[in-house]
Amino acid sequence: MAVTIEDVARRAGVSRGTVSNVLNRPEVVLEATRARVLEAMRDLDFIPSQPARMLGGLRNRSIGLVMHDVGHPFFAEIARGVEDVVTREDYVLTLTSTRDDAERERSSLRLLIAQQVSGILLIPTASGAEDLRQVRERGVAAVLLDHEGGANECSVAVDDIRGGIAATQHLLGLGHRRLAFVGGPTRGRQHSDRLSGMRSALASSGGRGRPAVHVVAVPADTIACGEEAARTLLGSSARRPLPTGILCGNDLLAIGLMRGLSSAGVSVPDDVAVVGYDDIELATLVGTPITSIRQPMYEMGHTAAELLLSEIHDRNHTHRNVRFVPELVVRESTVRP
Amino acid sequence: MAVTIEDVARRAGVSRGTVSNVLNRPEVVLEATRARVLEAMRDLDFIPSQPARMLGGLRNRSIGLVMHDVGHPFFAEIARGVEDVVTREDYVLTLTSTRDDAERERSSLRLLIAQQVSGILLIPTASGAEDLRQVRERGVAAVLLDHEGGANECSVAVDDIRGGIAATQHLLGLGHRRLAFVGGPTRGRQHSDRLSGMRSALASSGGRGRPAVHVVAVPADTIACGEEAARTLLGSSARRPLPTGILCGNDLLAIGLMRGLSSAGVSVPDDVAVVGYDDIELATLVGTPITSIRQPMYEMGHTAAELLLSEIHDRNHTHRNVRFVPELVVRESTVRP
DNA sequence: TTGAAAGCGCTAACAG
DNA sequence: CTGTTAGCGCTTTCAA
Repeated sequence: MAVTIEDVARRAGVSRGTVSNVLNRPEVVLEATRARVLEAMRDLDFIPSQPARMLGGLRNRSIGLVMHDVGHPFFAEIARGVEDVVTREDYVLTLTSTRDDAERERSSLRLLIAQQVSGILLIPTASGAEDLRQVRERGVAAVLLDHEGGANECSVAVDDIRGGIAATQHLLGLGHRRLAFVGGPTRGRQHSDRLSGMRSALASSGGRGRPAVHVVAVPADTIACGEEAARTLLGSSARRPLPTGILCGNDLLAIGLMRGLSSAGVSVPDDVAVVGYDDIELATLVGTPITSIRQPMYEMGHTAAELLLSEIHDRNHTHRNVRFVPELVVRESTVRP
Repeated sequence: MAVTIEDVARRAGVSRGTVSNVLNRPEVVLEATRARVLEAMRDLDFIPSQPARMLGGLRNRSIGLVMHDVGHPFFAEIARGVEDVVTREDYVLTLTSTRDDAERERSSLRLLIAQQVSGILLIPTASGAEDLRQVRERGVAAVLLDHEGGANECSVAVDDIRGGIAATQHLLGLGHRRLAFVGGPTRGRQHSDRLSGMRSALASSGGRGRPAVHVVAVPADTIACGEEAARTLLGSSARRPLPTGILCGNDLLAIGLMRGLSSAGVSVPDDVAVVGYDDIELATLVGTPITSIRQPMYEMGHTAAELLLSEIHDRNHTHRNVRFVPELVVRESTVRP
């Protein structure tokens, strides 16, 4: 069915070995024969089989990306960054979504190993990040994404604590004192870091007896959950006064929250200031553009992919833990223009 | 480095052939030996090499998706639909972006063939859709996505002409008579079909001497281009009165257009009614929610993947050209609530 | 510089 | 039911 190296060899009147040489070490074969072989390849439209090459000892030009969900703009943008460098290097990108399920993460990793990808980029689930050791033991390069790694591995992350601090300082600076955090387990470590940042900023702001951050837990990072959080907040406002400054674990939550608040007649930013997280494009486009903590998603994907390729190719590769610094972007959800 | 079938065989005290059998035809091997082999596999954490299996005659459990850009919500959503069925069937998804470049499309296809994927889902570039024949000649199953196919192939598309008609009838029904279309070459056939639909709805609406649709060409399907289109329209409004009903080739353009118009003091929908296309989530979230033509993106991906898998597995697969009917969703960009 | 041959990890006959 | 064997398409020695 497919045309093989054998066919090319026959047509060019050489041996398989020679054809293989023009593929892999063109410099050792005589100009004239090389030309002949190349022509035969073109005539036959020969595409060498990667799987076969691998068995013959070459590395597969393919890398895997394991993430929560392509449909979420945050991950999609990371994927774009990855894809661009992978494509430039003539690699192919295989991606799998975990839906933040540790089970699926494990099986994704196995599938990728079975495919013999030469490297894996992992955005770990809340529970995950452990499984990578097994991956590495099998000789597959791996870098952690959106999660700080150890000294013996590469990783690309964003400093979520600083993000939480920046958001909080902004809110404090605007005079807000009753603060809340809307977040959930879905991207576990990230959210808890952001909350820690919030608490530490609050603590170091010097106030004594300041009330703790009111935490509204949500089951997922979605707009619907944000709306739900608004209802929760509103519902309990009889017992406890509504917070005036709210940080959300991501922009989608912020959008939902704002929608929920405004449909109950609460004005943003006049009654409540809301800060989102991620700074996806959407944050700039909604009715009241959202103040957010920008994460360099494309760059994260880009950087991680380059680290991975370096780990695959460079003999003297040294591990790096890259930590991007998030950036506060002020918009109308906290400050009236 | 990796543990092979040989290692498993040795540890279980059987031959390679037997191990292979428990992998591929477990029913032929004795319960007891099977248990022993399975145990050995578990002990060694054996993951069979897909590439090696392929050479041995099996199909690769991997399919390729070729699209314009993962970063665009329209494509991301299609990818999700694909991914869900692919994962369910224990396949792996390899994806490549073309950025709507025919060259890149061709090279993507070659890369996927080289990887020996067992099937390809192609969202063709404006120029593309031809190259699939070559793919099929190499024995790789393929289905066209977002593009109507011929009788000898499977395809999943949406009826863009009807979409254009629906949008236009809506605008006409609201009393708009000066109509415009903002669209571009980026997704060539789609946009021109939508425009055709617009013209045909206009023609069959019975009016005589009705002015033609004013077409504003844009170079890409982006928010920025939409804003640019607004400027163009506004700039020429001295010579030619502003249209009162505008259909955009996609939602991103509509968002940009509306932004451009409103920053020039033109009110949507009071002065101009705007209809978008695709109905991405974003369309519902912007300041003035956008009336749009909904395309079932997730379902498209889902359906296409199932057709592809059927083509791969079912001996008596028959080709199908699925054509979804788009649906008008009315929101505030055309009708004040 | 080129050809011949061995082998990569696995599957699929075919004997036994 | 299980072991043996011959490939799958390619790379990589090693001789010639």
